[in-house]
This record gives sequence, structure tokens and C-alpha cells, in this order.
Amino acid sequence: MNTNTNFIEKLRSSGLRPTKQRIKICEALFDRNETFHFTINDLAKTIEEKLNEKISLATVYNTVHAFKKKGYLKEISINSDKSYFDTNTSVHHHFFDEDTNELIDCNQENIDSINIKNNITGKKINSVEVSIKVASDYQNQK
Amino acid sequence: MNTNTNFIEKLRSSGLRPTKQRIKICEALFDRNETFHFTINDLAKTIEEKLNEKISLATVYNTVHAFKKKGYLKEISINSDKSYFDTNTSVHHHFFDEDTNELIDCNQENIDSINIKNNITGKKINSVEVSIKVASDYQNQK
DNA sequence: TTCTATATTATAATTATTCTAAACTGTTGA
DNA sequence: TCAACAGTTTAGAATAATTATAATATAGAA
Repeated sequence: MNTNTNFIEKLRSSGLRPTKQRIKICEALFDRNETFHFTINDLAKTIEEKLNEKISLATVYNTVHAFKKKGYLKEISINSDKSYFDTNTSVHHHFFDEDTNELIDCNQENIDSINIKNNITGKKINSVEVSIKVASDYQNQK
Repeated sequence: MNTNTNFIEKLRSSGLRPTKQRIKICEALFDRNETFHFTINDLAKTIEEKLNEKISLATVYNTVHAFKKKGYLKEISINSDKSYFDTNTSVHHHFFDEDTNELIDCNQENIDSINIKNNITGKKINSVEVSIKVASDYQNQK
């Protein structure tokens, strides 16, 4: 299978062994055209139900964190109830729909560049992210 | 005790029964001059060690969430490892020091107001918050 | 007061995450 | 070609975080 060969190369080139668990996880995450958001549980369920493979939840955790470290995934902290990951690793912001708990990309051009006037002394800025919480107009108390 | 009377009024006026657990938690949170950030565990530990009172962790959860709902606390989602709360409920942004896991206020004037050019159709913006992750210049891989 | 409806607490249950022993890979050297 | 070793990786078990619910407490009505 062609894409799997690509995943094997991708893994190997970043120093990760191309195990069958990781290749399955790559399929679930990167074998599509659009980027998307997911939780660890979503991912484990997809692999089990759609790809018919049972991978231990601990392994899914390990792999997702390994991929994050290698820059293949980004972690999004906007709603502390759940930890979301994003296959879109570019710098971008997010809407969070409080009615549906849905995370939606907000691309750069939608927000003017942000200028931090005073940084913490001796520190370097690693990222600047904007979180926009939205909800239906009428049911506006949480 | 004077401040406790105030807490009792505050609780009662917002429809929360002034139980002894809640009064203790008020003491731990609001009996000081500066606002601060904390985790549920921090708070439970403070109450146990500094105020010499043992309150069930579940009660601390319940109370913190009740206070959040009433607008006395704000939840900050910046690092998905931990869920932070803030006694500063005004709109403001945050630095997160990735070296120390410390959350630091970044007040409004430090960032120009943010204009969202395209909102999600049919939704109202409830909040716009900026998260700035910083770390020491030299140890810059997570 | 006592009773009743509701709110609150905290144990127990559940869910989320991490630790670590066992299994697996890749490499080296015979 | 194939041991043997030195990491890696996996996944069951342990731990930590959060929530559900039975028991208890509270406020107001009678």
C-alpha cells in the first residue's frame, strides 16, 4: 500500500520505529484531505470501529504525545473539560462553540497580528493563540 | 468575625447556602488583597494545611464550579495538563511559563484590542482570550 | 417546633492519564 | 546468518482527576 510506505518513511525519518500500531494511527490521522480536531478517546474509538484494530488506550496516548513532540500534531487548550488535538499544525486560532463543544479553526487572516507590548523578562515567546468562545445568542448563560 | 459575615452575605445573596465548607473556601480564596491562580488540588491542600480543615475533594470541586457559575471565579485553559482557576474575573490574558508551569496575568493594555473579522454565523462571541506561552531562551524544546 | 422540599456533602464509582514490566526492534560482532 | 545486548515500544496495572449519587443538612412552611 502506497500511503503506508509513506507513513513508514515519515516515522523512520523522525526517529520513530514504524510499528503496526503507529502505522494504524497514522492512517486514522493523516490519510485524509482535511485537517481535523480530535480527543484521545475519539481517536481510539475510530481506530477500533472504523479500522477494526484494537490498540491499547495507553499506546494511543503514547503515540499522540510522540507525534506532538515531533510536530505532527498540535494540542489545543481551550476547554478544560477535554483535551483536543489538531492535525493542522500551522499557527492558527480557534473558535469554541459552547453549545456543541465543537472546536473550529479560525485562520490567521481573520485576526490582525497581535503585538505583545511587555513580555516576561528573560523569556522567549513560543506561541500566541487566541481562543474565541461563542454560543447561540439566546441561550447565553453557561 | 467580620469577613465571614461578608462571605455569608455574599453567598446568600447569590442563592448559595452559607455552609461551613463554603465559608472556609471563601476564606482561602477571597480573604486577601491580590488575585491569584490555583488548581483544585492547590486549594484543597491550602485549606487542609493552612486553615486546618479537611474538606472532601468532591466538595471543593462542587464549590469551585458553583463559584465559577456565579462569576466569582474564572477558569483558564492554557495548559491541558492542569485546570487552573483565577480569582481575577475581569477580561484579561495570560502568559504561561512552560519552564515552571506558572500562569501569569497579562493585562489588557499590554495587547491591542482584537478584531475578529468573521464570526461563526448565528453565534455571539462570549469571550476572546490570548494565551502566550513563554520559556527560557536556551531550553526551548518541550 | 416539626415537616417537607430542596440543596449540599462526601463516599463510591467512573473516567483520564501515567507508570513500568514484558515484549519487541534494530544493531553489532562473531 | 544469527546470538546477544541496548534501547524502544506496548499495554496491563496503578494512580490521579472528575463526577454520580446516597446520605445528610438546611431553609422555609405549617
